[in-house]
Amino acid sequence: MFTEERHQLIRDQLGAHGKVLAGELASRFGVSEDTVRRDLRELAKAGQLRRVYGGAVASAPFAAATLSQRSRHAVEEKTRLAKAAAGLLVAGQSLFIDGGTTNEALARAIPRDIQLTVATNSLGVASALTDLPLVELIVLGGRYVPDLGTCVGADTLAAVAQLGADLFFLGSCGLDVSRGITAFDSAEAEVKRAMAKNSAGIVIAVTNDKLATAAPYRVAGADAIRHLVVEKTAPAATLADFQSQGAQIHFA
Amino acid sequence: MFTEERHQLIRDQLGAHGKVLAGELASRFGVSEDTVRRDLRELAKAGQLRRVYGGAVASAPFAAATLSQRSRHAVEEKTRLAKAAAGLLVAGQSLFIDGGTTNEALARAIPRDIQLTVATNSLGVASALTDLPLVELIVLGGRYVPDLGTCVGADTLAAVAQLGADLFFLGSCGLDVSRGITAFDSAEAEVKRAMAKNSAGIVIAVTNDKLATAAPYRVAGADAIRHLVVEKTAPAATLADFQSQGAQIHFA
DNA sequence: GCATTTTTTGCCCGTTCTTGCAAGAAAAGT
DNA sequence: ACTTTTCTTGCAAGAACGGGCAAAAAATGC
Repeated sequence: MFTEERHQLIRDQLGAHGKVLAGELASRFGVSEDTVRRDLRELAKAGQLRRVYGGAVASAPFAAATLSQRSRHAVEEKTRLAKAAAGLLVAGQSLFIDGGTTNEALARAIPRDIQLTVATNSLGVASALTDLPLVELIVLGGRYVPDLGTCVGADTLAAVAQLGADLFFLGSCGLDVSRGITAFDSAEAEVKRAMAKNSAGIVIAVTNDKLATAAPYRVAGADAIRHLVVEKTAPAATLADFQSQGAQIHFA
Repeated sequence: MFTEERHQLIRDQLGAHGKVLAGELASRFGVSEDTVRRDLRELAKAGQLRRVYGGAVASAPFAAATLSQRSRHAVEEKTRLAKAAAGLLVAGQSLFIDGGTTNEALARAIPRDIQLTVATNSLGVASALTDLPLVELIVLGGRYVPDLGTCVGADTLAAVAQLGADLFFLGSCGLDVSRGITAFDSAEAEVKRAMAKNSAGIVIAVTNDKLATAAPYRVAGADAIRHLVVEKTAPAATLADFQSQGAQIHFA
């Protein structure tokens, strides 16, 4: 393989994914990481990418188009929450992950070197997971709801029913001690209920604005929450309530 | 063998593959590598190629077309194919769309103002379709295969079995008049067969390099093809063969 | 037909390019 | 403060390159 070929392939991936990992490129091209780093150095010198620790990202003008999946609202918070939530993962586990921007952040926060089996009905989560080489991904199909970014319906329920998971990362919901976990859509709530039923523990990561709010459709009681990941600024009284229901509190 | 003959063969391969290796050309032509290098030097001087260490690649204006088989030439050509294929759509139809870069291009080429119901097992196609407000999207879940970008397996087959479609846009396949439609993966072939069975007509859009090539796994006979969308430069003889099997030919 | 010239080709050799390895520096994580 | 990972630098082996040279082949002139 020509040096030039590698350069072209690196440019291609940069255009498609916005980032490249040195180690991954090395194994893909069948060369040493040193060679890849040399490639990256040259391309960086030519201004075609920007080097970062561990690889490279698309350079500024190009980056905006590819890397910006910014859900504009509380990006940093959700990334922090996502990293904390990812800390709960153990290699070899199987997971359900449903929709919501926090869960998409979680999918992006999963380290590349952890082996997992993940079933999700969220297209955003699924897309993010396609970058992870060690994750076995199961897509839960069904009728796609644009507003939710997830699949729901009978097909989805049937697919969930065939699976089990160690943890269920439940997203985009309201949380209230008395009303428990609530969803904004009836069909979505059904899917969440099915996932909750077939998983050993529920993990919820929420920003403060979701705490102590209730949505129309009930998913499960507050006592179903195994792990609750919250911001450091979350109101202590509310957390104490959830804790008394059996939830472990984790601060991001 | 004349010098000019070699030059032409080099140009040919450059057009087809985007690159040539000095050593390989030497053994193919039965001459020394020095002679090949001289050839390459001359062609480079004439601007017909760009020399690289170990051989040569197509020169800049042409290179975009060939070197990165997937990306650029692919994009332009496949976009043309996709637009032509999208011309076959009628409002209100229901479709199966499976994987492949051409089908992803198709998904992006679907006009925003046409109402459709689309079922796909390709995450790329699904993502592209989420932008279209009038498309009802059904995601066909299952085990995700990174190399294919699609979901396959029993779950996928079960989901397909419940649906029917007017047209099936079948992608990433080999096409050969005698061997018919062939796929590169066993599980993928199964899904394609199921989709073919449950749809009224098959549409295939292919670049020239897919024509007259066969992959290991057979999907269906050539007579199953209703519409065949090809480049203007596709070999007429091959097209005539498919036409005699009942396929309508459309030029992109 | 024969000699001469021109072109092409293969070989040799010093030079350049690429690559992987090793060792030390720098950065990130704990 | 420590460990781990990644990065840079220098170096050496191997591959590829260009120029020079001579033999072979083809074209040309006589």
